[in-house]
Amino acid sequence: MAEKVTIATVARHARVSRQTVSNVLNAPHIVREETRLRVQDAISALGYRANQAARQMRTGRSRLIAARIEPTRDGINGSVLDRFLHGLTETADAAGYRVLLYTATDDEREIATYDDLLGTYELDAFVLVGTKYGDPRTAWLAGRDVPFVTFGRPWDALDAHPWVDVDGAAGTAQATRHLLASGHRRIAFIGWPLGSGVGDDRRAGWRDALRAAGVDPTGLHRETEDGIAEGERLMRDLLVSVAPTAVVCASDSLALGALQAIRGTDPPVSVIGFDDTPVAAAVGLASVSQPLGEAAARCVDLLTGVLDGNHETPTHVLLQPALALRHTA
Amino acid sequence: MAEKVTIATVARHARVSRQTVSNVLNAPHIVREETRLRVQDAISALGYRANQAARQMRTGRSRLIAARIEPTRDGINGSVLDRFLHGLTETADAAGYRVLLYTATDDEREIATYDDLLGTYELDAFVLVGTKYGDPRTAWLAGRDVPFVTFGRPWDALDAHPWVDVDGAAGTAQATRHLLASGHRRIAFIGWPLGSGVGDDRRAGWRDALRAAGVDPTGLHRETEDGIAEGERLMRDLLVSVAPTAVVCASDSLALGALQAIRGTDPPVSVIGFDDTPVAAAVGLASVSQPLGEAAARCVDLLTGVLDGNHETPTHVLLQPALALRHTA
DNA sequence: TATCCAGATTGGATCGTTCAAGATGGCGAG
DNA sequence: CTCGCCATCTTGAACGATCCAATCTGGATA
Repeated sequence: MAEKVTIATVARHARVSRQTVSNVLNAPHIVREETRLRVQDAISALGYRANQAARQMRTGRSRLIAARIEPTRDGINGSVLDRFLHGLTETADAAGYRVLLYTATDDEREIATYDDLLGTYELDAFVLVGTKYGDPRTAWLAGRDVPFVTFGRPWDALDAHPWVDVDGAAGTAQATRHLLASGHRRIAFIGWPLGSGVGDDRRAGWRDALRAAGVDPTGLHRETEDGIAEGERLMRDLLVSVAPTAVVCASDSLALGALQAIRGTDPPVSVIGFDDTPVAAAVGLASVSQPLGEAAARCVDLLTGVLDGNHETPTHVLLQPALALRHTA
Repeated sequence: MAEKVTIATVARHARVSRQTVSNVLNAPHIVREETRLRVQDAISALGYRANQAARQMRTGRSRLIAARIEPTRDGINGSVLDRFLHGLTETADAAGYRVLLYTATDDEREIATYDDLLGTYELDAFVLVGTKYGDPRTAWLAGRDVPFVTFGRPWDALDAHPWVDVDGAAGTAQATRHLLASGHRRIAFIGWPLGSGVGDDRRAGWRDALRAAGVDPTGLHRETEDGIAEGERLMRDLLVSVAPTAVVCASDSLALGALQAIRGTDPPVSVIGFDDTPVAAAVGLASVSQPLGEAAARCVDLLTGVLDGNHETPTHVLLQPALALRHTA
């Protein structure tokens, strides 16, 4: 059985002191080149790896980032989180951090989990996906000076904390302009009830694009909770009342419902969804695609900026989505 | 600024020694009732939480479990992993463990990651999703006596290590029997190339169910790599050559392809997929559903059994899937 | 040759917990 | 009365890293 390799083993092997080995790892510039190489050789020869627990005990930093994994609500948009988490894990790894998962069923429990994670694991930072108006979680974290980033803007106070987001309005605007360029004029919108930041933003993109083209959006939009059945219902309503030739939706779920409602229309009504989920790709639904890997990477950038004390980095990042065209548009 | 609450703070507050506090936490039975309650009170009054890094340094255990998050390959079956991970996080949490994510692009790098995670974070265990014949990862882990569980049987040696799996053959058999009961006789199967444990198992379920009903399965099956386009191609081939009235598929991707191929057939060819992904639910595809939350829970059970030294627990768990009937079958 | 200085290296203390061994006190048996 | 035992609690050391302050080294300068 191999002995456990500690910093002392490396020191003996390289005939230097523990502190010199530590310096090679944490402040290489203050060690003479020759010595540094000798230590490096010893490290790789012995397969030494710094023990994180010991390091953490002294420095108070765990190099751990927490992210929440949600219980796949409707399953369709769940894959967005999945892709984001993968990107997060990959980028965090490159920056020397690891991602720890947690779950929580409500805000209160989630905050209790923060407390626990901070107390027992001394987490360095949190990544929250999605926030709402007056979110108690961000308030709690900010109140304790815990570093965190949200994927999704804090709609009530843009400067409240660092965030990364995708420009939803730009996405729906791009979708709308594509439809306008294809000759459509009566372009409807199916979205979420007023008052959700994300939903209002996506609707605004559609509305502004129509107005910019001289089309009056009045009466062309409908609102509902997210879901396939809801999308289908509203689309049928739209077909009867305003007979649109195309529709932009706030989510792929709504768009899938819309697709079912327009089956058999001639000429076919064009449909564009939002999120470019695997379902959209599978059924050929055109959709606005969010750069999730990029978003995750920028979240890590912001966090490492804060954690490594570099306060010069920007704290807000707004990314542009892309339109994934398929046969429904 | 509040002082950091350590075990010494609690000890002073309860007028006992550090060790007694430690005993209250780790071996309550050796502490006198009265003392124990006094310590408990101090703990909750001060909001004390044991520092994991310090504990780990002494005990060598991190209470951390690693799981791999994959780069959503075709996106459709990716959600299976997603649901599994959520279940894992939830159950691990209840057992006092946390889930750490990692990624890797190939086996060699994955093993390097194991080495790193074990060396720097002293991970307690790994959960691997899916294994293949002669998997170098499981061999590496087993060779080092690292506790791990796989979700998916090791097809070449069932006793090699603890595993949890879903009985794929039972799932396809159930699907096939449902179709037989609906009056179908020429029930085809679209699966993966021979030699993959999972694929062969799912095909066997279909074949045996047909034979049990006195139907000769010869010529009724096709094999291909996973994918929508592949499923469509093979279904067209089947329609031309053997004109099946129903088809069971080894995955939802293949089934979606099959759905496209049969569009317009009359009477409609029945299709049943596998995995019950969100896509299947969205398009109304009947599918075999795996109990992923349950599978994750049993993985945690097996691990804690090994980690807490209870070698009496069974090391293999085979769960039964359920058939999610929708309008395609 | 003595002095100084900057840079490299060293030993000791420390983080918060658990382990191993020792101290205390009460009680019953010899 | 003394001894030993058990239950309970306390003390010192250790885990493996980093921080801090002190010491060493070699070359330049007086």
